[in-house]
Amino acid sequence: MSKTIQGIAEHLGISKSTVSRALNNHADVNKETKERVLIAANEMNYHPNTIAQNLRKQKSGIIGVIVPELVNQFFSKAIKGIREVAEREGYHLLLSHSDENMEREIKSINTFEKARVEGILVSVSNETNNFDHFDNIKLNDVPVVFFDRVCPGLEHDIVVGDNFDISFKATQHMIDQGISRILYIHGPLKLLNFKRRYEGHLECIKRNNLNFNRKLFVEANDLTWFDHQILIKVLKGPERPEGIMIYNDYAAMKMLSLLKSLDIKVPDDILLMGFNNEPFAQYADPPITSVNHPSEEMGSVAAEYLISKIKGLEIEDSSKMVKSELIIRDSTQKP
Amino acid sequence: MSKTIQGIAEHLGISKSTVSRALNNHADVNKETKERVLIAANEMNYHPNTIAQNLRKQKSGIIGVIVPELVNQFFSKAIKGIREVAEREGYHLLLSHSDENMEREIKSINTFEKARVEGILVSVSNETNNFDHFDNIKLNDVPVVFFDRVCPGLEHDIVVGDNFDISFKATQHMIDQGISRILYIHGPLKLLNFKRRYEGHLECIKRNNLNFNRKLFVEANDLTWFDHQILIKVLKGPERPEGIMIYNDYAAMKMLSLLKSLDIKVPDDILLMGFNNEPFAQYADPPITSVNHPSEEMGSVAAEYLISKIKGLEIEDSSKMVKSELIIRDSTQKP
DNA sequence: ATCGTTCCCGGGATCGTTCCCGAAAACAAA
DNA sequence: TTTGTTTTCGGGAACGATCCCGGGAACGAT
Repeated sequence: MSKTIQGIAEHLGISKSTVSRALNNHADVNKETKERVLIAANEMNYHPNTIAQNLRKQKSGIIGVIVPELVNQFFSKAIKGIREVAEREGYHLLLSHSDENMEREIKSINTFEKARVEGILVSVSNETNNFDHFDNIKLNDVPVVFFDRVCPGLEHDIVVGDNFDISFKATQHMIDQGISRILYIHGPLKLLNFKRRYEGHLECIKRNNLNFNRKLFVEANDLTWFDHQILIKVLKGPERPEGIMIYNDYAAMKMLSLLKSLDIKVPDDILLMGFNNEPFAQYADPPITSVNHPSEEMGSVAAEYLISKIKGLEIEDSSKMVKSELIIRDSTQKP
Repeated sequence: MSKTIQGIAEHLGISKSTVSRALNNHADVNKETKERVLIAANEMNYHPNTIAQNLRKQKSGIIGVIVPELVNQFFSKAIKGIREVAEREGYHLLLSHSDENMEREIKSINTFEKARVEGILVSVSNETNNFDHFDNIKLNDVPVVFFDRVCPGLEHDIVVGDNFDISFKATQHMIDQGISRILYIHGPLKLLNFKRRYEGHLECIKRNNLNFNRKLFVEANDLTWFDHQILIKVLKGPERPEGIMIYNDYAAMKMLSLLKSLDIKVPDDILLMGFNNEPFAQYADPPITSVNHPSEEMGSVAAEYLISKIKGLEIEDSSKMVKSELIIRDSTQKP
């Protein structure tokens, strides 16, 4: 006895059309027969064949997701958020990681085309400088929603963090501790997120009528680390900073070691804050103030956005924002 | 012009059967017509409809994956490894996380059934005490491969780390530094991995003819932290340990803070090693010796294993082992 | 001329659904 | 009784691919 609507139909001596209608809660079916069908389906442990349904309905029920890196708190949390929404809405995920490589990104898009995904969620690679592969025309109208890492230009649907605002807020927190010279070590400004944070920082400096000092700005081109010599010069120099804001918590950890080796105490001699609120930040000595991103929320918001686009709903605003949170710990509080 | 084999067939004035044969590199087709078909397919940017293929071939091309937690270095790396193998072999992934919850695990298995996955990879939740839902009979012969977190009992196909060996090795490394009293803080022994490590440690102690001291073993029931008072008593007591092995790097970080507050210096006064080689371990002060697990390899090995089972290949051994690596840093080296 | 082979190809069934269309039955209205 | 309306159902055509089966053409052998 095959577990198909045909099987149920033969078992009950009715036609597969009727079974289908009963199962899909269609109007044109007697209440009594519907009952019989549902009971039989349950008894036979029937599961509709999704593949056949999809073929008939001309849809795949699959959402493609591209992230730059799977092994990353931020993105794995985002995926978690995406997954939960997708599951609830009956979609499956096709997961891909670009490894910050544009070629792989293009390859993933090709895979998505073949798999006939109904929509695409993407956080673009840092190395991507050409965005043709996200072109809707090429993708024959498969909707695309970008999250966190978005394309420059505003013609897309995006979900982003409030980089400007949170950076402003974080800077204000530092200033509120009674300091005015903040060393700001930032990531590459060609990346939108770093740029927005930079702008938020500058704006806060300006609003507080602090004077802009070029020497207090360092770009860490190499995301793993930066030039010690320059740093030591600044940290030991005449205009010694009273606080440091640094682009992520790993860098903050290293900075902590460096400061210790220079016998500069945190927070007594200098304040320090990181970014991204990595789990170990609270275990550092002293615990490091950081910024927590609602990455899971970002994922779920992006997924909901995409699904409503798939369903063809009209969306008022093509750009959504989620709010980050400042996590204040000992490293930015004077004893 | 629809992009189907029928479309190509009409375009070339031949039958869809011939097109299908040409595309699938079948024997019964004229070399010349095959050429024409391939060119036409290319020109029309034809992609075979996977859904239709799957319906006809009665397979889904999907592998189900359950991990306890997505937001976790170990598992996200494993997923990366799985993904790469799966992609190469033409399978898609259906990802699920149990949140260490058996109910969710069962739910995921149900989802997998509906989606008609061809195989399942799973790292079981710590809370799972009943394994019926992984029963092959229920799953009508969908192969299952367990990795890292396996079911107790040996009747399954598993891929695991060399917990016993690496723990032995790590302990030997500590002893080689000239110490004999090692405080061993372990995770719950009802979990197989922790148990194996514990056994490896004990074996090494024994082989080195060191006497077993019950006071040097502490179980951290609460995985986030453990009882400070007991620890301080041990650390300051008469039989003060010369080294500490602790179940993961987060705990090691916290231990580091505790030691500092007690004015015990690492590695001068005491050696310290963690586990799992979290990225921040190298940035700690001092950098912490740890154990690196080849999680990505574990994922790819498990995926390859599963796929060969799906293909019905005979496998000599139902249990595979991948090797971890001891990463020696300053925290276990006397100056 | 007949037969057997080999090489290519088309027809049509099939996978498990959905859904349109028409039709039988039941019932109400004339 | 006849006609119209509603309710309920079955037949069969899709969806896009694979694959079995049978058959025509070409060719050499008899």
